[in-house]
Amino acid sequence: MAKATASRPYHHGDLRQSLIEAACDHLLESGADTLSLRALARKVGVSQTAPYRHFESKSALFRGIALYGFELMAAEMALVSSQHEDDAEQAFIEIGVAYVDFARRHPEKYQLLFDSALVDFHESDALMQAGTAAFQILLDVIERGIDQGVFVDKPIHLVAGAVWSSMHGAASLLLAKAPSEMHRDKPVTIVMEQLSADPRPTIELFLNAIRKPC
Amino acid sequence: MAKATASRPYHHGDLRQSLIEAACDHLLESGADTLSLRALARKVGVSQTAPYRHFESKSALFRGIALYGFELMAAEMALVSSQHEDDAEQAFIEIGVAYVDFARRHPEKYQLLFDSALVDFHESDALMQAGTAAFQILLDVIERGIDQGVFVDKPIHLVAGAVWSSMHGAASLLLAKAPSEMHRDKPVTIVMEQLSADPRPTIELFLNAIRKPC
DNA sequence: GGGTTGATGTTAGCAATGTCAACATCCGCA
DNA sequence: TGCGGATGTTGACATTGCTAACATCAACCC
Repeated sequence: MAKATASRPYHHGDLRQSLIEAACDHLLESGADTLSLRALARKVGVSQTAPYRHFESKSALFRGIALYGFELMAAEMALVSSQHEDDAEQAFIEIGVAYVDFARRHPEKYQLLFDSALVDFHESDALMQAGTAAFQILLDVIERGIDQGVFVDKPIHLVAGAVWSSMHGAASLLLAKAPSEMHRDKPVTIVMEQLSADPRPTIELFLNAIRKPC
Repeated sequence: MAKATASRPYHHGDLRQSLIEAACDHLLESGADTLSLRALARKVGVSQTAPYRHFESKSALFRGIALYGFELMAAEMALVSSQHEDDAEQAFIEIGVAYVDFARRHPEKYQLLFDSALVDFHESDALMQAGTAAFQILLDVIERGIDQGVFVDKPIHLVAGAVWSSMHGAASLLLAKAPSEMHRDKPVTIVMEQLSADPRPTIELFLNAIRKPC
């Protein structure tokens, strides 16, 4: 009584990545609270406990997705940063746009990155390192701007913290689901829609915060 | 075979609020993923299904806590706002401090407020309204500042969105658990510690973003 | 080749959970 | 007094996370 179907081989071949992708699909469509390892396994076509060969627990799967997400995001940020090496202000704006854009294109991954209810960073050094690497890109741009004399001359960690806060806040606001008809003209809705339609003006305001006073 | 102990009455008397408080305790100590209605019921001393007389589901309990949190937060913001009616800049800073402070003193509630994985706003109009009310306090201060000529003369929703983003980002950064020893001198850690030690400089930077240029 | 070993996958099963249905108790009000 | 609705209880079911024991397969050594 070996294989259920003659076609499916005993080994899946790429279970780990398949699980990550199936999980992302589910997060996108239904949310984290309804995600179950067993259902994932069924969808991918393996037994209920096969996932445990790749993720020691459900939260380990979440950490795996978060790590994947961080790598994607850092790569995109690094790319745009390198395209504006000589202009810190422009680099700042483009990184902001890339950041917010990543959140919009991969909401389920972004959410995992900063939703401490789902992922505990400090349980995975790899995750912590990936996060640090992404943050470093922002730090570098700010340092460049201070060196070039276009950003305020305050402690870099203070400036970077404020900037990071702002961008994270913008991205996370953006991810709040679209309000219902009932709230179409409420301020919250308007703010979110403006941000969603074009994040640039908002990011330019952030830039104001750190621009050297005239 | 009625009561388990002679002392405990059949009716609890204040189950709803007790559940909310027990849930907050648990969230604070252990996190959302390990919270179970049954365990909560045990801790409070009622049967496993008694909570369903007050919350139709687990997520309804989360929404209940979020609502409670919003009301607390809005009250605190409104208080400090009213204490600086004639000085929009100062009011802005104090609201920011109050906001971040609330997040620090009630991390488990704050997390629920903005963690869309746990709470879906649009399932509860009361929740949506409470959120709108809190946001309105911020809007009012910004409007006051624009009227007084101390804030940039840009669309209020743009400014408010940027400000809200920033504060939310700062608060949510603050809530990330303290990094382990291993990362003590990493930039992420430094930023978080500065923010935690004194959020004022960061909030003043946010103020820069919206202050009318000289 | 034949055999061993480790990675991967499977089946069986346990304790715990969310939630429903049916029943019990009690408070307030007609 | 008695009755209805609010609150609490017991019992049950399907589902879940996870463990233990076992099966399959690929890669490597002799």
